[in-house]
Amino acid sequence: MDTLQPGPAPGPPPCTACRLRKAGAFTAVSADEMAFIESFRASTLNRPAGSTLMHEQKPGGKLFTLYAGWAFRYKTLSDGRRQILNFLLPGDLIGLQQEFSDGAMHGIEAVTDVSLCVFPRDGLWELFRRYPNLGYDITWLAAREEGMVDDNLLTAGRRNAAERVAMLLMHLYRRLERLGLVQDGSVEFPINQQHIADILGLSLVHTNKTMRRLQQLGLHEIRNGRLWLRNPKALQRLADYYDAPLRRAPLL
Amino acid sequence: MDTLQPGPAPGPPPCTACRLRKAGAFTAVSADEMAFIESFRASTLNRPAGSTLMHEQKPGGKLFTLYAGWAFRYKTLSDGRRQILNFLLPGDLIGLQQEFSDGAMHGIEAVTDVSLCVFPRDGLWELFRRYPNLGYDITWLAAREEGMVDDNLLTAGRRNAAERVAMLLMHLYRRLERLGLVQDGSVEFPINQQHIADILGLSLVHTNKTMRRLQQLGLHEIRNGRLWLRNPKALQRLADYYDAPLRRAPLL
DNA sequence: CGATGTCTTGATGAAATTCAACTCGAGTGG
DNA sequence: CCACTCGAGTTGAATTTCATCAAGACATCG
Repeated sequence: MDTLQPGPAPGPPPCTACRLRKAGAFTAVSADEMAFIESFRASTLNRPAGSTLMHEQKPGGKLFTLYAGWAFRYKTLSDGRRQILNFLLPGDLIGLQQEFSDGAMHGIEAVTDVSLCVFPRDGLWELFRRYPNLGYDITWLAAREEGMVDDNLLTAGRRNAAERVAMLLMHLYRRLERLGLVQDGSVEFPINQQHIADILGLSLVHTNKTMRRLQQLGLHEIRNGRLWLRNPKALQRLADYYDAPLRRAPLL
Repeated sequence: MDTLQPGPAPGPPPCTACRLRKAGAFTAVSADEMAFIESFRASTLNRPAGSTLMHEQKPGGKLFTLYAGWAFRYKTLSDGRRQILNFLLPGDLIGLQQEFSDGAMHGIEAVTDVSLCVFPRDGLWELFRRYPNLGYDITWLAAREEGMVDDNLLTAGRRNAAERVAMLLMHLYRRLERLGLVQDGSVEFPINQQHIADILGLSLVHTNKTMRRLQQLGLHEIRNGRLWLRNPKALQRLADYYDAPLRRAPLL
């Protein structure tokens, strides 16, 4: 039902005016490459919060760059149990694996209203051929995303509930910080406790109790859709989180 | 201590005589590309079971293709809890993420004696430039590995102990089958219960009890380092595993 | 104002961890 | 050749963590 109608907000501007590139979180590209990316971009698109950007079963689908908003990749078991694999933030490339991977697919859903840059999947090969740098960049992005899933697997497999929550808060805060999205010591935080339970591999109730406890201990605060890290040191210690400074990422 | 001495067994042969390519599990390459891969390959290497192929902390490291044997990628928390991220089987490319990903690294350890084809990491860029197909292939491999980690995250996050074991057995059996390594209805199975606990996110004791139960129910049998799936249907149902036929993978 | 979504809390039970032994075979050194 | 150790697998019991069930609070929204 939410598959066709255009979204409400204004879409991304031309690449040369890209808000993301100006923010300094991404690597520079040559004028040549920039022109190619602009021409490679088939269209732009806005989709409302909650819509499915990519279906878990159907292959194909487009290739996107998330320009604004939050989304997540997920998998579900046939009885409905859902695991979120990772969150997608502005600048992330979406839908690359659908092209390649064996086995079952994953779905992608928008958390907030999102705007997207759309690329034709069958142009990917031409991109590799004509602009090897960009091909290299795409591999970079794929490897980085795998690194994030690696971290989430360590979290789900080996950390207890409090450690998991602490890890997630640190991780998201740092990523948003890298994107320049910290304002007045807090970041926008549009996900609810069900999302958090689903990425951490916990039940909703247990997630709630754990977060309540951490908040009451003064480690963090979530209010009005924003997140404050009230005691980042303690969160970091609890999560056993190590702050490798995030590098600039490529941006398609 | 196990960093320098050469291993015992004979290493991989020239690429033109590669045992893996002949097995039919991998995509064909042109004579041109084959020659490049051969020249790109800096050396071959054998390492004994249990040795560390890549350190969890140190960056750098080489790029390998696993030619024979089993290995695994892992991460550990500072108090020693270990999570295996995925198992590496012949044909898998090793060490790609070290080049790219932010954040903490992962380690790689050999389960059995292994033999490896070694590629210089700084030649990767030239590969992308001169042979875009191969660059594309590398992205393919990265995306496929991410898909495997995705599956493992779903397993660790949402399946119970019995389902996790069933999933792992199906998954590994199918991969080995794809490589043509099934003999007399069984496959070599060199990992121990600690490895299994470490990839499934379970304790050793609980893993043992769960596997014992499944074995006694006649679902599988592990004996003398080999694995039989005695009731694949039941395992598949238990794991909620869907058998997307594995495609041919690229091979570097 | 009723309906809905999200957050919250307590009670109960199931699942998994931890602790502690014990078995069995494969070395290994006296 | 025989203790002895060591790694891997096995098992029972006690304990902890987490899931499930049930219900209520609160805000938003048509």
